[in-house]
Amino acid sequence: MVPMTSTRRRYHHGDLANALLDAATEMARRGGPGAVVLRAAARQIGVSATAAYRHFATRGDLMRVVRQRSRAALADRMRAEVQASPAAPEADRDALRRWRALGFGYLRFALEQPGLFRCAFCRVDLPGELSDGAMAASPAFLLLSEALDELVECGVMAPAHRPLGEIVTWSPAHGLAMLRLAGPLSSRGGRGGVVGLGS
Amino acid sequence: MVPMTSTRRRYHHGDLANALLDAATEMARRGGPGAVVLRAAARQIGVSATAAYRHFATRGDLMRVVRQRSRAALADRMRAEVQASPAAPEADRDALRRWRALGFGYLRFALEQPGLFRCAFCRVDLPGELSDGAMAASPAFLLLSEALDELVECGVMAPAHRPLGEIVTWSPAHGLAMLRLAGPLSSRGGRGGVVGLGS
DNA sequence: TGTACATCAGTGAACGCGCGTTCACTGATGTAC
DNA sequence: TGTACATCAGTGAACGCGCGTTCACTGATGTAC
Repeated sequence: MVPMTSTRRRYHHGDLANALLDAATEMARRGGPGAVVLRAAARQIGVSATAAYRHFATRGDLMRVVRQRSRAALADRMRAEVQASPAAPEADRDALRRWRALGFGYLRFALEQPGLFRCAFCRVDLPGELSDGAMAASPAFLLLSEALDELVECGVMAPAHRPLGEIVTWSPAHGLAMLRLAGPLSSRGGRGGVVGLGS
Repeated sequence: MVPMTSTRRRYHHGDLANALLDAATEMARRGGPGAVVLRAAARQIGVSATAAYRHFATRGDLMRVVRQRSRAALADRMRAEVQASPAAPEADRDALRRWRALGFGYLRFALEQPGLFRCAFCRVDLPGELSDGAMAASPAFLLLSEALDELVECGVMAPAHRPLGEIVTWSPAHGLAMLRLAGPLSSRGGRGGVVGLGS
């Protein structure tokens, strides 16, 4: 690691990979997956575009890490919402509360960080839009799965309903997020609030 | 209108605007909004790219019509699903049936025509992804609204629930479509079927 | 029925853009002796 | 502690690509007289 003693530009950056990721993530935050431009990221850091290729074999590799970061940020937001909501004394009500909080966190992230939200679900290979599967490994998915398991354990959810739990609960949240975010219904109701869900 | 008597290329195409739209729609069908390329459409028809500008001031104008067509196709699919499902004798059950059929049609369209589905909700100005509002004017939205009104009239839905009806019913359908279509859960279950919803 | 001419719908060449990526290279770093 | 040298992490110029769009133009059409 190079000491940060001088403000003069050094030949070696020291942590270019992370600097590129930060720049790329910022672009993603502002404009979604399509806004992530390798050359622009390098330019912004003050480094030649070629230098990026020391750290990422291709733009796709860069995007993949941005997507991973977006997914992590989404999961963080969901966890934060759970932390922020007051615990209930009864186990079953508390499991329900955590499950609900995850949903709110999901929606809030979609509204607060639309660019990253879209990145979290973008596909990186085809220049298209929405992602290839394999999201089951996403932290958000795991959080949801755990919450659903707890609902079953506490007797709130019938075990027979468990198998489709992720789909049944994720779909409305995702749909609402998309529609509110940038979709058909985005002109209805005010900005920022999660319409029709209280809170 | 020019008669189509000769197979030789004529200087005037006769219906270039529609030919361009057909080509653009086919591109959209295969690759979503990003796959619509004005030059390629002209090339495919065998006409100079410049000729397109006689009919569309800009690529955005072309895209807007493609989006409109996509939305119309979506609404057609929903209507077809209603037509295809057997009517119920009781008015209330029949209203419910029509409402459900609209949802199935929506999902089926998303699975059968993912490219057009994405176009139906794409934004055309920013080269981004999801659409600007104003979808309330979309035929699909009107179909849904009517179906909900009927549910209220038949006493199936409480009038108090009506105001959020579109959001509450559209969200899960849209979310499920997105997740199944190209999203997090697309690897679960088989292709083509609408998982967990019978039929 | 013929003809002049405005208008419409094409043409081909070119521009400028920004991208991802490759090339041959050079400056800085750190390790073996 | 000094030095040789392999390796790492940068450089700048360039390539090829395909796009949307504009320019000055020309061929075809249809209408007024």
